[in-house]
Amino acid sequence: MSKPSNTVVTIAENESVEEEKNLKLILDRAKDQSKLCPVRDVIHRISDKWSLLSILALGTHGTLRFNALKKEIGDVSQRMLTVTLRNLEEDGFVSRKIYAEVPPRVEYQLTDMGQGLMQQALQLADWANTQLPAIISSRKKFKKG
Amino acid sequence: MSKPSNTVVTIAENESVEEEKNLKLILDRAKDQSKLCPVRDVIHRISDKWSLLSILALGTHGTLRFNALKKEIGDVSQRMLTVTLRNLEEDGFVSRKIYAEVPPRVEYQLTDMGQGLMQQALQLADWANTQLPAIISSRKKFKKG
DNA sequence: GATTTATAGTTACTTTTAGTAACCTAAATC
DNA sequence: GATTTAGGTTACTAAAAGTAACTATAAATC
Repeated sequence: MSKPSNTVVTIAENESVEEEKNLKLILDRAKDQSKLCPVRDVIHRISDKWSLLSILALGTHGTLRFNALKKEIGDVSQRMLTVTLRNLEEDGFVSRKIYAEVPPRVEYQLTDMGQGLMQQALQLADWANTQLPAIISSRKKFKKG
Repeated sequence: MSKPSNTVVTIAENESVEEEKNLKLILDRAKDQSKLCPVRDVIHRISDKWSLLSILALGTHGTLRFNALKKEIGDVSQRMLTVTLRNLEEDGFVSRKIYAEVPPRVEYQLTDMGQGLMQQALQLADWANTQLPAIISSRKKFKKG
């Protein structure tokens, strides 16, 4: 695809720029289509660093205020917890109840759908727990070999 | 850890530097402890953009060569697929079989443990499929309100 | 015999995302 | 009147992901 840089710019070259633009459009469209795949959509949304952990924390503790949740998870930053909770709220997994008090009080809770997601997360977590020894020994082997 | 360069270094300043170091050690230790949590460990490892999708693709197709897997996933870059597969191999979810041929041939397959992970991923995917309409409508509501 | 093709990478670079530190609000307490 | 509190936001830095170009090598093609 790379052109020799010291050639005269011709009409043909301008046309190839047009072609490149068209190709980019087609690729972008293809990308959007693949994004419509439901599995991919949801997996990408909850496959970030904090979503499942937040869901698990809320699920096991019921209602939690922001800082309590933050403390529960431990090493999440304030900003990332805010971002994560907004996303989970947007998707309908978490409900957010604001009390008009000072200092502010905001309570987070799983919705019914959030409870469903937690069931899934719990199964994953259970399975992770049972497999961890095997995973750790596999990691050690990999580093040696 | 940078010191102001144009101040006189006093004993008091050295002490505060020491304190900072100690605090950092404590924080690092706390972080490591939280990282020992098995659920967190495994979830963080597979909660990247391509791990679950790779597992699902390998699970539904059996053995796949690198480019076939890449094509199957669609919009993953070569580099990220390599990185993802190395991680999955390291954790013992995926096996990698190299044939000494030219052009090179490398076959990827789920291990038994990988199949277990796929079961989990499948359940998550199934659930995601059933919930998607509710999720999408929740997103629309969120944008409006 | 030079050129092209194929596959599974790696390397260097750019862009996007996550994480950190400092700040804001406004009533209650010391 | 300075400090504490809870739940943020903003501006900045570090890390992760993505892109483009390159590698190796034998067989097939011109």
